[in-house]
Amino acid sequence: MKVSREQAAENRELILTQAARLFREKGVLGVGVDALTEAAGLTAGSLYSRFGSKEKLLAESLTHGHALSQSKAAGVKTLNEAISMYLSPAHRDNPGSGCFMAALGCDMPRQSKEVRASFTQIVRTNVINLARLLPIGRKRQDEDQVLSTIATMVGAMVLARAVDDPTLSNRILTAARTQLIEQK
Amino acid sequence: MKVSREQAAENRELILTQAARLFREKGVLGVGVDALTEAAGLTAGSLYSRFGSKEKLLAESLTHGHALSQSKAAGVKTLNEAISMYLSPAHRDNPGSGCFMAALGCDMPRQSKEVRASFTQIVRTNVINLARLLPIGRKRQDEDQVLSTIATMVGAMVLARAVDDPTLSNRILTAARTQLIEQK
DNA sequence: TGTACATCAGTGAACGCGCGTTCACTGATGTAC
DNA sequence: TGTACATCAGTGAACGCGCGTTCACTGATGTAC
Repeated sequence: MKVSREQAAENRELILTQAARLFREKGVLGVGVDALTEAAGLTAGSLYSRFGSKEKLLAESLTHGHALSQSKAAGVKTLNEAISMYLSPAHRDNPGSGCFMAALGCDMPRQSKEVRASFTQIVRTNVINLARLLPIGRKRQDEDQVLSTIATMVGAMVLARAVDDPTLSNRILTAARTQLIEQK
Repeated sequence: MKVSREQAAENRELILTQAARLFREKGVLGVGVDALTEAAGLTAGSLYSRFGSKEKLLAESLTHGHALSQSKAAGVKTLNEAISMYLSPAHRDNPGSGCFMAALGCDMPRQSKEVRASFTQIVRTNVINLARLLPIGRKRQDEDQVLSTIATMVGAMVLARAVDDPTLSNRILTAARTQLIEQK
């Protein structure tokens, strides 16, 4: 049945938030439309009147989730702080609320144009945000420097989550952190 | 019907090779047992008498595929050569014959004990192989250095494959290559 | 303010499909004599 | 060397299940008068 405008807006917000979490936790193919809508207290059919398809919900949840994390990132004042937060055990152990690049990067080559466009926007925004934390320099070199830094962060997080040995996992995080913080 | 010992060995080899390719191209959930066995000219049922389950085939195909790439890696004589080969457009555009860590890393947190053990072994072997290419130094520091280098390589490959803009994709590869080759 | 009714967010049952897995069976292989 | 037969790699049909999606319908909302 019809719900109030406020309720509809809340429902939309909730399904986008839950979808962003579930996709990061279980992967694009690891979560179905039943689970996605149920997490927001709705039924599967509602996804189609609201978003059109599972794939379009994915694209919107990437954009929405990234917008949310932007406000969180605004409080970070130095590059070292950003690196330390990113390469922490807390981030590794909570993919559902963490980096989209590390959680879903491997799935992107097989996604639709819209989904990949949303993802690419996330990469670009992250580059710009981190480059801002660099001591004033030349934009192009700063961004190339940051691209390499982000690659190290993402790769370290992917591997730290992937291996089954906690000691090796911690060593990966520490090695990348040391490398990135020393290098300046 | 029964086949000769030689034919059976060939079939086993073929299904492991094709599985390693298909898993890297389509992801763990993106390929089904029909596609896996059909690629080797067999029927789905045969997978179960040979390997027990899709998941056990994945574990074995990781180990088998990695063993094959070891012989290829033996010809690489310097770290810079390894880095340049890895961070090439050719590698980016051919995930099916490329690095398991970059292709399947994001899927690993959700895999069984056996699969993650196979994957972890791949990571360890890669670390040891790259550390060998370093000028003789202290083992522990060399390996930590290599862990960070591998993180950069894997992260750059994941992102270069993920973004939908070829210019940005190339820039990611180049930035990581420049960083890793300059740094020594 | 009160009533009639058009709107539309969300429901729920149904769809065809491909998934991973099981199992009774087949028939060429390769061993035993 | 020739024959009888046990072995077993692979077949193919069937299983229940959950997938993504469709659509006729519901009924509270919120507008028009």
